[in-house]
Amino acid sequence: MPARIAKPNARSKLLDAALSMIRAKGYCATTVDELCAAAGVTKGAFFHHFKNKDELGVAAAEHWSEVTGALFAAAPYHDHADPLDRVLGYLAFRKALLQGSVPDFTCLVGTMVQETYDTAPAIRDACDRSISSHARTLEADIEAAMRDRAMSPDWTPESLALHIQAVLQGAFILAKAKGGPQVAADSMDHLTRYLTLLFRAGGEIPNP
Amino acid sequence: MPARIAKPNARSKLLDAALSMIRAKGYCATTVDELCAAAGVTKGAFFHHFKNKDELGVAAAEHWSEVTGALFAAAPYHDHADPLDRVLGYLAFRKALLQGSVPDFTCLVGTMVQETYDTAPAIRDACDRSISSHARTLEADIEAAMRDRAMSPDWTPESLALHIQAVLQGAFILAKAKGGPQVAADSMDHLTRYLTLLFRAGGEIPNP
DNA sequence: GATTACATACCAACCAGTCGGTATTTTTAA
DNA sequence: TTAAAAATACCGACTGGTTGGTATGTAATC
Repeated sequence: MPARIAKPNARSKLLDAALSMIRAKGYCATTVDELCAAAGVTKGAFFHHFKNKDELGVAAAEHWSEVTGALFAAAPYHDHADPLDRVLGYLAFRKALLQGSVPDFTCLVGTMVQETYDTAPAIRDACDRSISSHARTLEADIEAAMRDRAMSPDWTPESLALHIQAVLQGAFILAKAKGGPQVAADSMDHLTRYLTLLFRAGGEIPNP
Repeated sequence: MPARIAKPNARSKLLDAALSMIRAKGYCATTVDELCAAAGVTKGAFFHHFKNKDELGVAAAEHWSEVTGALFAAAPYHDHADPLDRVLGYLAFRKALLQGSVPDFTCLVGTMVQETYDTAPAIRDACDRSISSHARTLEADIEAAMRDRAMSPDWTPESLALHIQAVLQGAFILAKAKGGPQVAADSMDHLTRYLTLLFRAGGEIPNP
């Protein structure tokens, strides 16, 4: 008998449906009825598991953190010996994820926070936690890469990790505007070039 | 008698109200009734000027292009002699615009395209036109800066101009998540650093 | 036997959009 | 020059469908 097949109850079916539906249509345009229909559950089940729609939004952001957290934790870029290669590998991995249609590769919390930061503080906070904790997974490698090169710049590992997230989020917006991933891939290439130049410049010791 | 005082009719009052309300609450959460109340006009006036809500969304994106287009056209960064200084001046200008509360400095079309790219193609196209035409205003200076340094890189002026927009849009998302402009300013600093490194590296001729 | 997990029917508020009507401006024409 | 005519700009009550949310009931599980 398999250890645990994660019986799909109404709650997890709703959360999974929320991830794709909110990414496609946005949080506000996602109605409870439609979400229940997509998840194959009834409205009664929805309001049994979530006090209201906003609580689903918070839970969706947390679910997103878990799903993507597992994805990135298992990704191969962690295997590089050089910490800078791990950061660049992270970006290559993100670029490789640009597959399928636009809602398939864009970010739930980046989409949600735009709509909710002024109207639903609880959702905004959940989105912030998701983005910030993901950015934090890069900080150790950035710091190690700085230490290797004895850099003492006027920016912090945290600010660079957040900048990387900003570029990714912005790349998704452009991809939505243009209807395809190409512009996002190009932007990620520019970001990779920045990191390469930045750490090359910082580590460069002038040869007399 | 003054030449023209631009009598505020219902249409322009609605468009002005739309710019701030949609930036604060998003497109979907902005109701026609609320918008009319904020603009001080009636619902009849709304549907006299706009066939439906989506048509207002398109008109709002175009209005945004006009307002911001005039702002950037009149900005002082165009006065620099060096084209790279003009691009860096543009970024400094964008950073200086990070004043007031978050909805005051974020971008209407970046917000709208997230919600509408799948549900309202007409609005999505209008947002794309707004972003792309704004990016295009940077291309000539980028190209001139490349020419000055005899660069022949594997990226185009268009891709760099779009990357700049991506960083700005992403910076706004992070500002919304964190509730303030600091993280956006930091990201713009990283972008400025990228441009500096990029054009320094490209123009560098090794001294033997 | 009691708490959890769902299902069904229902509701009040709200939503985009309509419609008949009035005020104002512009066009036409005597 | 001006008055009639026509078009535009705006008003506000109304509507029908939708929305988030509730009340009540039942089946499964601990």
